[in-house]
Amino acid sequence: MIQVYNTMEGRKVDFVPREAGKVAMYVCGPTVYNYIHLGNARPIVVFDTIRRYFKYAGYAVTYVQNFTDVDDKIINRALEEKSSAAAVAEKYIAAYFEDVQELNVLPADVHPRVTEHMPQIIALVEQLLAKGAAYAVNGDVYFAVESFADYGKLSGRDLEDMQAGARVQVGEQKRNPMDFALWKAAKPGEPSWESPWGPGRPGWHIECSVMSREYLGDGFDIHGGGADLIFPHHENEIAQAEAASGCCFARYWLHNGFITVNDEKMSKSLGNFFLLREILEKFPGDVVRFYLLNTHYRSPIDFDDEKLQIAAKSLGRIRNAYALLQELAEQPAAGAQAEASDALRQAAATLREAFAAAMDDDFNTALAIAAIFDFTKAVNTHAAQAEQAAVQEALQLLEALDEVIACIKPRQKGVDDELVGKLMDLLIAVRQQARQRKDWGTADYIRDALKDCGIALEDGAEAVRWKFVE
RNA sequence: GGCGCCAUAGCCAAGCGGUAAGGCAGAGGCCUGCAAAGCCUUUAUUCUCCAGUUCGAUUCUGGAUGGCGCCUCCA
Repeated sequence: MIQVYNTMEGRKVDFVPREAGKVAMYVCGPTVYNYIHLGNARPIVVFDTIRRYFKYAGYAVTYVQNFTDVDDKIINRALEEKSSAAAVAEKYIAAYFEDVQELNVLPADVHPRVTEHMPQIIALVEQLLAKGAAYAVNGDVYFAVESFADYGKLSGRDLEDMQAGARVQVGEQKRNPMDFALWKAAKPGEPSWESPWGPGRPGWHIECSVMSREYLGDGFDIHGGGADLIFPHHENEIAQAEAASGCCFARYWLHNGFITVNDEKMSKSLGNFFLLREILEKFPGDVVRFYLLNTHYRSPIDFDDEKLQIAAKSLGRIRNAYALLQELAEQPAAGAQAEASDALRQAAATLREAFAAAMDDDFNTALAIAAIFDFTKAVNTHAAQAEQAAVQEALQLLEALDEVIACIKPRQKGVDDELVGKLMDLLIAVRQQARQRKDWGTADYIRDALKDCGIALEDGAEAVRWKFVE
């Protein structure tokens, strides 16, 4: 039984899908006015991993992630770049996919965009007006929070407390300061769509209510995003959807913790953010992914280069074991021993169980990865003496788990593997001859020079191994 | 002011009622021409502090201290 921490209930609960064997997930995607930063990358990786685990656990998953492609920030960006809002959105959506592919994130089943759902958005606003949950003023339409009795149920606040807050400003046209825009009248020159209230565009929150219900229906299983979306964004999504339908919007609300820099939230307004692409210039995507998954998704993670270096080192340990298995899986075992085979099989069985138990417990990737480390030790000690079949089983397990955490298998280097392999064989043969002559100078020169090329040599007892290093 | 989260070794990080996983770094050893990789041993009588509940608490309750977040766009 998978348990998830449901923000709505404030505790871990059993996950029971709306429909047996199926999971419908919606994750709030980026507003595309800039390249994504590391903080944006966390929910993308976290929910990608959750989605992958549901698949691993046998569920059929429908995964929807939107793009907010019309918004003040995009309009401003278009002015800065002397471009159009649509072109800005297009540019950063393309960049998003480039960046996120490096993290081994699978595309969603649907990537809906706000601009492609105007009729549905307008229809929902009309419905809310008809129900008395909204009101129109001078081309704007606001949601009336007082009309929705459950307002605040996700974030655990009530209207009176919030109104006491010093930072709430009363909008001139709003009946209640907490009311929020469903539709905003267009200012001259802004992109706009025709509506019963005049030309304008949707408020930020309405899109997610509309698009999630459009593709997943009411009462879908999981709604995810960063913890900063709990209020007001997700609270407002609930208000809009449930005021209209009179029903349940999403069943489980999952929120990831923040990336911090010097223990402060990485955010655009603080200016302490690092673009994903900047980080990817220094570290491979799978290292970044591994780093993100090494902490439970609800805990904060502090960012600095050194932590990424440590992640690279740790991941390397798992990869060495993985490479060992690959190598042994292709070679018939020379002196296979029953005990070694049993030990390896036992370790694999332990890993399979421990991994599932960890992930079942609110997607505890840190614990799941620890189980993999335990397994690597067993691989390193027993695999060389194990039967080929046992080795192959171990390899298959690791590959199956990598379908979930998606960072073990090294990515293609974009080089001609066959050619490199032949050249390496040649260099290694030359070096071996030097070693037989005890010409250590030549042998070390070759090893050092290869290191500079990003290739590490390891002189094993039986064979020389080589690998790419980060 | 309201709501909420966190505090575990040099660093990172699980555990959350039964006597402290894992990684990195460090020390010693094995292996090696030297390395690298790997293996073995070792590194928290103790989980911010103070009360309480309990046979027993890092884990539960109350309080204190420190840090962070949301209430405004934010993942």
